[in-house]
Amino acid sequence: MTTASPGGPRWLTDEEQSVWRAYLHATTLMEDHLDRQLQRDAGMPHVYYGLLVNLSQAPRRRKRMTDLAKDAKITRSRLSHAVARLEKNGWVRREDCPSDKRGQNAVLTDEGYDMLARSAPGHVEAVRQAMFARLSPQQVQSLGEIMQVIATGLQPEDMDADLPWLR
Amino acid sequence: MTTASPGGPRWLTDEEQSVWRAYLHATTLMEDHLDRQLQRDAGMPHVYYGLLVNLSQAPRRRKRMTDLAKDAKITRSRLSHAVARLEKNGWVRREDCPSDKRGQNAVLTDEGYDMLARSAPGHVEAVRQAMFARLSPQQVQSLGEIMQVIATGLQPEDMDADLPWLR
DNA sequence: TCTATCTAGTTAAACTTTCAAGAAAAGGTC
DNA sequence: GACCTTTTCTTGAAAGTTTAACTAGATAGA
Repeated sequence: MTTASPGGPRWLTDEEQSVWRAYLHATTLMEDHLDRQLQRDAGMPHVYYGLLVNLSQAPRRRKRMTDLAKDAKITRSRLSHAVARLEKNGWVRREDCPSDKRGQNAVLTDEGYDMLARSAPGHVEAVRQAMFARLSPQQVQSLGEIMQVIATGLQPEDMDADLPWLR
Repeated sequence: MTTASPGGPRWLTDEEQSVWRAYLHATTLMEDHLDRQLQRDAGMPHVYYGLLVNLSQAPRRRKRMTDLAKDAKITRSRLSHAVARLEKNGWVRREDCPSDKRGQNAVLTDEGYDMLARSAPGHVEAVRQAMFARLSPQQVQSLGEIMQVIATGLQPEDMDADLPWLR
């Protein structure tokens, strides 16, 4: 089943199929693992934690909703719901954007920052044990390059810039 | 910030942080991409599609619920909901297990099989374009090894078998 | 047998995500 | 300015997931 009939659908080689299965397997286990770890230790899913981390690294610990959504690779709708939830927890608050009356800033509160400071070490340790402790330096480097290539290929933004046939 | 103070929390090196960001970025983009592709072309999310594929490869195109859940790495509860939905679509049906009166088999119907046959080429093509078309043979091999290592490390089952210090 | 325990699968409720629709402000064009 | 389009963000409903509780049947031990 490795070679496709000419004109028919092209299937993956046996090696590609095996790599694809390993990829799906590993990524779902990883996401489950981190979701549980953070739900247990920080009371929120991984995506929400990522939002707080993102805010914590932004200037003045705040960011426009649209920018945050873009950086975190989620829809604005999803972000609206997420921020509403995090606001209830007291970890984020909204403030009006001075320059654009449509705009909102999501702001990481002190409580949010403290929570992050408390749970970060455990989360980093979980990531290390699940990934970096098991890979050689060469593998780490290789993984970085591979993920970079895949991400670049899937970037939705500014497709035009790479589509000469549309110019 | 690369080196940690002894006794304090160990952080990731700059390279590890960058690799981790690339990993998160690429895997979320990939999952979003495939979810949309399959929602559009097959009318279901990626996980549900994976269940049908799994059934299609099982002997007699059927599998015990618990086994299917284990193989697909999802909870039994999630599978119950998923099968209920796929049953409504006519792609799967349940049948009582003859040997164990508690048991249920999930069975891929002919309609389900046809649907799979129709949508598989497009899905394979999406996977190829997103991943294999962009990686060198060395990178594909490397990715396979890396994902294998990560998955093995996160395997929940039979941890005892690999824990000499518990013996 | 009788009983306790475990396993298979489902269900209800709470929560998260997606999708489509909509309000409000900004930007451009005449 | 008037008009049209775009951008920003929110909302409500539908779909999917999680957690804990629950039923029914299997299993093992006294």
